[in-house]
Amino acid sequence: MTLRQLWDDYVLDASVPYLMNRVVARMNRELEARLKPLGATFQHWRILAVLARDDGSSITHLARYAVVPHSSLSRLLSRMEAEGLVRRDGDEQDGRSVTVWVTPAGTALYRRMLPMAIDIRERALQGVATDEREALHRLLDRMMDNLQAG
Amino acid sequence: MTLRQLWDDYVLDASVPYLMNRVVARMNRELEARLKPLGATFQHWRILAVLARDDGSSITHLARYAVVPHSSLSRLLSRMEAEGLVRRDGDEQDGRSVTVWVTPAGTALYRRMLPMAIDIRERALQGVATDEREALHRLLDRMMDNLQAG
DNA sequence: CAAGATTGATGCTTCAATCTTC
DNA sequence: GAAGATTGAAGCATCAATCTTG
Repeated sequence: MTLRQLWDDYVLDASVPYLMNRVVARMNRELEARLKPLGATFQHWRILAVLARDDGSSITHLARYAVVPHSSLSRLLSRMEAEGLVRRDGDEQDGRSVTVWVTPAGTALYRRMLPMAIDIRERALQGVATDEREALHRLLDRMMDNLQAG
Repeated sequence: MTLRQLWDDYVLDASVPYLMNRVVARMNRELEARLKPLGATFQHWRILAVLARDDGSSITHLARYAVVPHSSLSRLLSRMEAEGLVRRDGDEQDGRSVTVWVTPAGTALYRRMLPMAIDIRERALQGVATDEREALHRLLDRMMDNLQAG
């Protein structure tokens, strides 16, 4: 494929990564705005959402599933710990590992965030039928697999 | 819908926004890594990709389509201008507006970035048929419309 | 006064280096 | 020496305030 063909091939508006970036940025920005009155940020949401499922995660696990760079997590968790939302603890099996636990205040905050996140998701997917949503899930899973395989 | 039902409804792994965040973060991170040897960042890519289509954009236009917050743009463009990649100019019609133009060096850099971006897209969409890709385009467009309607 | 863009202060993120435990 | 996590220094982003033009 020549450069000229590459150029023609990459029509910005028709590029999946570009469109996904815009959709994601928009959803995140809206959620961020709604979280602000709660004194929370989008990062708080991501951490608490993962802990809601995997309480007692290690930092490495959190970094992976909360989509936060490993090296950003320490200070983010320090802030959240100071706010009383999470608690850090040493792992008894592995002294290198640190486990993160959600506090009652963290759970309470998560309960207030959850409807906001669902609302934005539903607004984005308005008019999209169940089978289309499922197809989208599967496609996104496939993309994730493809990327991780590389 | 009760809170308990909301809770059950929001299965993290099955949430479109969550999956899209992970896929997008992964693609962006990989592109960022490949751009680094060129001395460029993901932000450079976004700006140059929009200018490749809309040379002479205003700052407002760029902020919107390059998915960069308006207030971040001034200093980002100052850096890119210092690097000789873009050039800013006052709009003759509207004295408030500033137009941004890509330089030959900027275009040259874009030509080197483009195959990298396409490569990552193709890797993510490996094994995804043309009609599925088109369905995905349409769905993402719909989501964008839904979000903008709110 | 509204729209477009920039700037000052602050806070967060990031890279690389470091520390600890395995 | 490798894996898990933290920290110091530097760069970047963000909010609010500001400047300029319409």
